[in-house]
Amino acid sequence: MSVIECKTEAQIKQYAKELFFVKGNFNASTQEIADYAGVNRTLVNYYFRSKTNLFEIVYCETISEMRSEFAAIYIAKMDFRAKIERIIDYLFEFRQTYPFLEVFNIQETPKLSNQMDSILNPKYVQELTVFVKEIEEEMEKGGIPKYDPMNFLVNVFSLVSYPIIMRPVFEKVLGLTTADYSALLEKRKKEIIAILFNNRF
Amino acid sequence: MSVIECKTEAQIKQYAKELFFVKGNFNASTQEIADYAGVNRTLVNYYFRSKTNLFEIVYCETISEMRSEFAAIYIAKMDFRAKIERIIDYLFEFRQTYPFLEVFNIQETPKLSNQMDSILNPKYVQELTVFVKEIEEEMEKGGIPKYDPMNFLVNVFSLVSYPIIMRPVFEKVLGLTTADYSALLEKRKKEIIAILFNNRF
DNA sequence: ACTTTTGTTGACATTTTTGTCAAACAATTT
DNA sequence: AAATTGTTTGACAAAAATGTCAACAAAAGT
Repeated sequence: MSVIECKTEAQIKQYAKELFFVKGNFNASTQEIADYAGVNRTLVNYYFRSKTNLFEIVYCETISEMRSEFAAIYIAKMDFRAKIERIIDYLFEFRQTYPFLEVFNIQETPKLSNQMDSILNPKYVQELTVFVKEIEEEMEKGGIPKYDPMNFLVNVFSLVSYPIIMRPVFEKVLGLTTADYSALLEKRKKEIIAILFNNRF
Repeated sequence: MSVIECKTEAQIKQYAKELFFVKGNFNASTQEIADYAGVNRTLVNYYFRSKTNLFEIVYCETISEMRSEFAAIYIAKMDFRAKIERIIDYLFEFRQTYPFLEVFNIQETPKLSNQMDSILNPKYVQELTVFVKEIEEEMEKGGIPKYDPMNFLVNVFSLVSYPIIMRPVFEKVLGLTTADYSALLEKRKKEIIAILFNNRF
């Protein structure tokens, strides 16, 4: 952060973030946000003008955090398989920290404001392009099965993210306890690797 | 439907469904719903008492539709691989019809009312149990790699659903046109099968 | 010590949304 | 054609949420 923030401002952001992306309460009123953060409601307006604005700021910061981490991994010089493992580990952790961020992504991405839009395709794309090339090379080498490298990427994200964000639904439908489901998720890490690498060890 | 519905009632439900699960406008006001359905706002209250109630009804009906289709597939007597293909086909179609249903699922499943809760675990669970057994048998036979059969199920749903519901995000991040992404999805059907069956043809 | 800036509060006005009601209207039944 | 039933409407009242403002308090600067 280049701009100095007062304690209250950071507090509001932190609790808003939690309310939105951890608890999934997107319809939280200004009052709810303020209560949750333990401050007077007017302060939300004082620091962030409007609720929408607060939302955008918190959203952009959270996304940026993730993006820069991924960008770093994408261009890191390391063994392909280790890289995939690192992506999976980080994604697991990040999704479990903010399970509702995706929900917001889905609903809002199509109607993003210009500023927010830019957060989705910064230079980041460059790092991604580099990584897609790497996937193609790995396919040539025979380390992974040959198919559209974009779809390889989509598979990684799908296999990790979906079971986490859909956790409440899966638990209900499959009739699993929280502990059961945690165990299921834990097992997945290795199983996902196996699937992606065509069960070659 | 056992209860006879008047034209207007059905109309409101249909357009509300579209507004919610196709367009993703969950915060739609009674006025918006009425406008979209082309009826007077008061009629929404007349037929459905409250907005929440309308929501629950539409949600339950949509879920039921999907559930009965899946139940049928689960217990159908057919070749295992053909069954998986049928599941994938139906899921592709259903998710693309109501891409925002999942979003609602995620947000609301934890705080469902009792009536809504029951929709999530009817006898349906029985059919599911049968199918899980079938997955285990197929693993024994060597048709698919051996791992937690629940996770096999989770993989199927993840690989199909996630790329569809996250479409707006993926298009932006990967820099693809609508046409490009449609092509990507189309290719996925076969690639998913290949992945699940360990690339054995 | 005093002035300026920054942070905080309660009260207010506005807007949005919701649900109800009685009256008007249409369709059926008697 | 009178009565009953079901449908539709506009007007109303109540509630919830948002953003602004002037007053007050605290901190920083002179």
